[in-house]
Amino acid sequence: MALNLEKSYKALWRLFMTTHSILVNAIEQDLAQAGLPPLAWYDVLAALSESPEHKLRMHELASTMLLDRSNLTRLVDRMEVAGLVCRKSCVSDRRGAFAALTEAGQVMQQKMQSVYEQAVVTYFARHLNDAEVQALTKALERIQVEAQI
Amino acid sequence: MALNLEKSYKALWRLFMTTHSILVNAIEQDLAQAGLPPLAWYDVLAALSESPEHKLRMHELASTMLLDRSNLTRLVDRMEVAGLVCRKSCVSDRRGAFAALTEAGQVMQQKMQSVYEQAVVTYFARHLNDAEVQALTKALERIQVEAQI
DNA sequence: GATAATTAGTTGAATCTGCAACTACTTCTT
DNA sequence: AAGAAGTAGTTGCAGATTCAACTAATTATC
Repeated sequence: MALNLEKSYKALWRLFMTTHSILVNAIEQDLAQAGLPPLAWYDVLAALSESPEHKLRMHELASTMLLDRSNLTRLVDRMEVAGLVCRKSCVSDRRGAFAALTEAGQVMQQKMQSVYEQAVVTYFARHLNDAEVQALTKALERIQVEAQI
Repeated sequence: MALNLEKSYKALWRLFMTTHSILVNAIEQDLAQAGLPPLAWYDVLAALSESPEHKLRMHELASTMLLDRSNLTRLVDRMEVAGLVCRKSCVSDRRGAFAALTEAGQVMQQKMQSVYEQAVVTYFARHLNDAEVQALTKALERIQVEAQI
C-alpha cells in the first residue's frame, strides 16, 4: 500500500509540473497571437495597476513577482523602452526607484487582461467545480505556507 | 455570488503559479546545495533511465519534456560534454539520433533522484493527504486533457 | 519512380535569466 | 557622530531559451 501511495504522489507531482508548463505555453500563445507582449509583462502591469498611485518600488515588484532583482531591472528596462512603465525616483530613500505605470501601460494592461483572463477560464477555471476550487486552494495554500518557512 | 466565484478561481490561479515557482526554486536550491546539476538535467536522466535500453530519440525526449527541439539539442550538448549522456545514430532513420545514458549518467541519475525525491516529499507531498492527492490528480488530469485538445 | 511535402535534428542571432560584483545610500552599533 | 553592516538597484558575464532558417532523410502524391 505504501508503494501505491508513493506512486500516486509522484504521478501528481509530474502532473503538476506538466500542467503548469502546458497552461503557460497555451496562455503565451494566445497572447502572442493577439499581438501582445509576454506573460511577465502582464504581471508587472497588473501589479502596478493594483497598487496605490500605480507605482511600486523595484524590490516590492521583484518580490511579488518572485523574480530576481536583476531580472526585474531588465524587464522594467524593456517595458520602459516600450513606453509602458517609467522609473521615478524615491524621495524618502534616495537609493530607491519606483516603477510606475504610464497611460500607454494602463491601456496595455486592459488589453492583455481580457486575453489573459479569457485564457485562464478556457484552459483552467472552466474545468473545475466550486468544491475543487476550494479544495485546491486549501491544499496549495498549505503547501506554500510550509515551503516559505 | 458570481463575483465571489470569479475571485476564487483567480486567486487559485495565482496560487497555482506562485506555488509552482516557489517549489521549483526550493528544489533547484536543494540540488545546487548538494553540488548537483539543475532540474532539467534530472528530467533527461530520469526519462532515459526509464526507457528501454536507456535511450530515446531526440524528438521523443523533447516532447516528453515539453521542450523545444532546439532547446533539447543544446541541453544534450551540455550533458554530453559533462559525460552524462551520449548521442547514438539511428539505423532505421538516418536523420535521427538517440540520446543515451552513459554509466556516469546512471550514477548521476541516482544521486539526483535521492535529493529530488526528498525535496518533493518535503515541499509538496508531505502536506497532502490521500484524498487530496486523489482530488488534485483528477482535477489536473482533466485540465491537461482539455488543454491539449 | 520523380517530385513535393514532412519530419528530424542542428545552428545563428537575439532575447532572457541568474549569479556575483559593484555603487550608493541607509540603518545599526558603539 | 564614526564606522560596520545591511539594503536598493544596476551591471558584467556566462548560461539558457526561443525563433527562424538550414541540411538531410523520409513519406506522400501524382
